[in-house]
This record gives sequence, C-alpha cells and structure tokens, in this order.
Amino acid sequence: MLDYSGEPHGVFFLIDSKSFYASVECVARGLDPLKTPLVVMSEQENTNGGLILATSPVAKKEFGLQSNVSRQRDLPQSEDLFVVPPRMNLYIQCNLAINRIFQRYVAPEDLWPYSIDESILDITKSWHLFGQTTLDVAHQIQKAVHDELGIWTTVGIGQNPVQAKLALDLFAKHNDVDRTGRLTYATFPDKIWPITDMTSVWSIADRTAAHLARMNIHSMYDLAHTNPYALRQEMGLAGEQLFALAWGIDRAHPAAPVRVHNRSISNSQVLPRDYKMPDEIELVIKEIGEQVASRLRHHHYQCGVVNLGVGFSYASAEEDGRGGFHGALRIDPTNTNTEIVAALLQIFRRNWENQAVRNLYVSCGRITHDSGQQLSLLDSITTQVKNVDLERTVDEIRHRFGFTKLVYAASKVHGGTAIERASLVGGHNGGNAYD
DNA sequence: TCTGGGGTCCTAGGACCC
DNA sequence: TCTGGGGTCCTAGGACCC
Repeated sequence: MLDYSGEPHGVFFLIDSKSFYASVECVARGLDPLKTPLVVMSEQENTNGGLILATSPVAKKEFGLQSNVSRQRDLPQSEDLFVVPPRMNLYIQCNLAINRIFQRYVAPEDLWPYSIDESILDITKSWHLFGQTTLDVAHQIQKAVHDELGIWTTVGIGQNPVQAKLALDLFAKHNDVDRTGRLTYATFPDKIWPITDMTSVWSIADRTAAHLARMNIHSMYDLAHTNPYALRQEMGLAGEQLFALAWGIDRAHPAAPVRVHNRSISNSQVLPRDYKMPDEIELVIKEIGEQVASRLRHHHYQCGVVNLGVGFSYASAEEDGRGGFHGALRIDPTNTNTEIVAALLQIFRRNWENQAVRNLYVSCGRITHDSGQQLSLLDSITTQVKNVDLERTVDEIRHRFGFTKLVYAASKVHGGTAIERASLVGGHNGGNAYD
C-alpha cells in the first residue's frame, strides 16, 4: 500500500449534465428528458449528411444509439424519435445558469468549469454548511438544478479531482438511482483495480491501451503493480502519470482540469468538397486566419507563433504518401489580420505542391496580453496604425450587426466559407438565443 | 467510421550558440 | 574544417479530452 498522507484529502465534486444538449432541447419543448427519445443532429454542409451531437437516455436505450457522436446513416427511421437541430448559444446560456447555481455552494475560485457540460467544485471548505454528509449536499445541488432548469445532473465525488472524474465516468453515469458515485484512496483498489477495459478510464484511449497491452498490462491492477520506473522508461512522463492514476493520485496530467490560461486559440474546418485551386484554398485560410485574429483581439491577446495545418483529400494523401502537412512560424507578437494571414500564407506557399485539400487548421500560440502595438520599422507608421483601427472597426460592426454584414467581396465568390459559417458556434448551428 | 470542431500537453530531433 | 558537451529554441508529430 502506498503512503497517501502527503496527498490532498479534500472533497471534490465533478458535476456533469446528463445528455446535456438533448436534455436542454427536451426541456425547451416541455418534454421529460429522461422519458423522451431525442437526438440533436447538426446538418452543416461539411458534415456529410449529418452528425449526431447528443442522444437522450431513452434514445440510447430504445434505438441502440450508444456512442454520442455518430452519423446520420446510423439513425433509425422512426416517427417516435425526435430529431432536432443544435442551438449552441442556448446550451451556453444554460451552462452559465447551472454554474450560477453551483456558486451558491462554493466560492468562485473553487469552481472550475471544465467543459460545456462539466464543472469541478472544490467543496472542501463549504460542504458542511449545507448538510450532514457530502452525499446529502450532492443531492441538494442536483435537486436545485433540476427544480430550476429541468436538467438532471450526475455527481462524481472524490478526495481529489481525478478521483471525482473517475467516480463520475465509471460509477455515477451508470447509477440510475441517485446519479452519484464516490471514490477515495481507501476504496480505490476494490473499485478500480478490477477494471480490464482500460479505455473506459479517463486519459487512456486506444493507442495507450494497446501500448499497455504490449507491456502485458491488461487491468488497472496490473498497472498499479508495474514498476513505475519501467513505465517511465517505456512511456515517458505519461507512464508515471498512469501509475499515479492507478493509485488514485492526482498529479499534473496532460488534460488536467486545473488549467487557468489559454495557451492557444485555434479554428479548423473540414471543407465541404476537395479544394484544388490555390486561390480558393488561400481564401479559406485567410477567412479562418481572420477569425482567429478576431478572437485574439476580442480577448486583448497577441500571439507569437502561428500554425497552419493542411490535410489532403484521401486521393491526394494516397498519392503523396502523407496525410497533409503543417508548419509553424514565429512572428513578432501581433493580433492583426494582415500579419497573421501573411504568416499563414507564407507557410502554405512554402509547403503546398498542388495537392487537393480537404482539411484546414489554424492556431495561434505563445499568447500574451496585448500590451500595445509593436510597430514594424519597415512600414510607414501611420499606415500600420490605420490598419489596426480598421480591423477594430470591422470587429465592432460584426459584433453589433452580425458577421455577414461585412465580408470581403472575395468571400462571395469561389470557395469562401465564411458567410455560410458565420452563425456557427463550434462548427454547429448557434440557434436563436441571441437573435 | 471516406473527413465535426476546439482545445491541451509531451517528445524527438535539428539548428544554433558557447 | 579533426572535435566534446551542455543548453535553448523551434518544428513536427503524437496522444487525449469534451
């Protein structure tokens, strides 16, 4: 047995909204989220017929829709199944309302929103103000969210965040009685070590599971009883973290929730068809680049590196022997469209050799706070200042009147996707929450 | 699984410097 | 123009999560 005395022994809740998008849509229609078969399906031009974003519990059970993200072709034809388009902005509003309820139970600094449907609460200091047991407090929070918003929540309880996460994924989500699950250092061996489906454990996906299998590790028990130095040797830092995970210890981890600052901002898209002409590819790169630049300016950030990823069509990939290419370029910190797009196009022109393109990815890294404009010595200073003013004005107009009110003339012709995608949130329909 | 989108972190290897 | 070793920066690529 390990010595856990130096590890944190707090009370952490990881709370997730059950089938979030589907539940919000049920509530909005006056339907019971636990009794209605409903799926949320995005039908953007590039989703190849349709992408199922969320599935209500009954739709999962009665229509055999297990995995959350699947295709329209997997959808059974049935009159009883509600199929509705996404309204991303509505889900964002609902998530904010749920987090406001959580703030009645913890101080703002102890509440960490983790994703659009999950939050972590460090309730160590305050749980005893609300009930006799932590389970009691979990039930109260569930009741408050359900009474006020109609959404059922699921609560994982642990002595540190990773225990709460595993308790949520492995137990609370399968507990139809009160939708809670709990793990502690003491119960970890009994509850976690028997697991042999390694990919069911957070942070282990198929590649890592296969790697572990090659090392003859087929259960969490095996993992906990493997020499950590051998794991480190074989898998690097990730190996050490897996060993800690097997013992319920929370150490810095790749996707650790307690991450404060954004290290990069990115946008990507799968194009609706193969693009072959340099002009139309560059147009979309420009559009995505400006979208990222606009997000930087909105947060008052600058970036010191830009990345461009280009994915080839399947045919081109086969011919080329690579799936695509990506390149990065260090630049002087900036958030202007012109400088960011120029860097992206430079990467593109340096690497592209007439392949057909299906996928584009743009990200900005090395993010710092916007501390005034860095003027280039080469261009006239007034031109540079005017450029910045123009872009701020464009941002302002788009913010007030909608993106489509002001677009480049070029976006109206061959290949541009900006107008089509202007109202999307995360690539899906934003819905009318703001309209 | 013939292409969803937005993120985070780690590592290997090359370039360059002293 | 024969050469070691340590450090840093940068890029490409891999892996995972929601």
